[in-house]
Amino acid sequence: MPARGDHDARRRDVSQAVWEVLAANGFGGLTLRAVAARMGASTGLLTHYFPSKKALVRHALEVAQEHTQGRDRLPAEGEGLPGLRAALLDVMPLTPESAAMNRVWVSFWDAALSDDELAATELRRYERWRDMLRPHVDAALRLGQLPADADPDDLVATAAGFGHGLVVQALFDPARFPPERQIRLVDDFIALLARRPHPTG
Amino acid sequence: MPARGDHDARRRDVSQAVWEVLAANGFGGLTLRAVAARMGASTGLLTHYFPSKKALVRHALEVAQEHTQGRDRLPAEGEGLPGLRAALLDVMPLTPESAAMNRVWVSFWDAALSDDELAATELRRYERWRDMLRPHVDAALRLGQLPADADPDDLVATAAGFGHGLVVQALFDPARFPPERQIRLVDDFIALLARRPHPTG
DNA sequence: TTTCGCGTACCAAACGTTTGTTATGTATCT
DNA sequence: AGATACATAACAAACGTTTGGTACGCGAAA
Repeated sequence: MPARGDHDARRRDVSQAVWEVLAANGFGGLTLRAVAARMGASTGLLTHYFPSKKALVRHALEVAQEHTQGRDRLPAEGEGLPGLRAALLDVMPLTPESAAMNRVWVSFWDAALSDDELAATELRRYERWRDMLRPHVDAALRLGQLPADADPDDLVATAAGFGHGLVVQALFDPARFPPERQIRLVDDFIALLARRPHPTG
Repeated sequence: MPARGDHDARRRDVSQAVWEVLAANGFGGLTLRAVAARMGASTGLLTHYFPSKKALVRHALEVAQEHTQGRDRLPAEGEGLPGLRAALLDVMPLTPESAAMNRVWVSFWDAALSDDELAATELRRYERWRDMLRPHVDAALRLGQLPADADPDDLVATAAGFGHGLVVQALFDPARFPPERQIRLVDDFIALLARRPHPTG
């Protein structure tokens, strides 16, 4: 029984267990008893650190958010489009860990669709992700890697949509979307963006 | 009390109520009592027509599938890319009804992620959607609207991913993704595909 | 024509289980 | 001694499912 007396660390332990249950069972299978069992503890421990399930979930999502942002990222091998490529590959379920993380977020959408507070959280999460793509799009525009008349906001939304859409397909059909193909699809998408506009009619 | 004695019609009524509850509360909020209340009936009615909740959900999804395939579609204003455009716009949440339908399917992902049978259903559903996009991609290739060396399977997967990714963004952020912008984004995406390959380095 | 028997359709209620939450007890630290 | 950190147990509510019963429709028997 580690970290006895370390309040914050214990809360993080609990959040980690919440995350693991979510990855295994989705939001529909997230119960206090399942979390407690995963920790080898009792529900009393959970209520000792969190006043309610909602507070628990809220904190777990915050921790997950930090974890998502803090984890290792593919180094951008260049400015502009190469950076965009790296940012997209960064969210793809290329590893089991990343797949588990994506499963949680996709599962989260169900909960968010019928809970205003969670919906707001999801909205902010999406904004944050687009904000991560945006610098690369801006740089690509500046470097002339994209048509000068393109709308950066629209490009970011398109890239974000493409990425998440690919994530969902890969989650449900890993056989048809192995890592190599995911990478290839991202590369082809980047190449698509890089093409020069159709010269004439 | 209509349709007494009409077994199949009654089952369809039940499925419709299931669908409405799903649209309102998501899979997490789908309970027999909620379905019964929506119908103004008792849970006994539900179990009379379906042996279990799982069977009920299964049938509701089948009905929904037929409904999805049978509804009005935007006419393809041309072969190839215009057809692809129409097919993509067809799934976008441009109307409240379409938004409700998309909410159900996105919500469904959570349930499918932790249930093998539902996961298989979702896999088939995705295949079906890609199959709807494929003829248009093939036609576009045939008509020279796309680079001849492009892989049709990859193009279809890319378009499907883009479409669903856009759906999710629009569902959670309708203010930032009003119908006009959704249409514009689809148009720009089609235009992206239509561009000629970059002539030289 | 009436009446009986029986299957279908459905409601109301209750079943056992699981849920989130709360109360109580008991070590362990300060 | 008193606060902290839990486990244990109980709680009401909600869940899917089961049960007992009522009302109805209809072919066969009287």
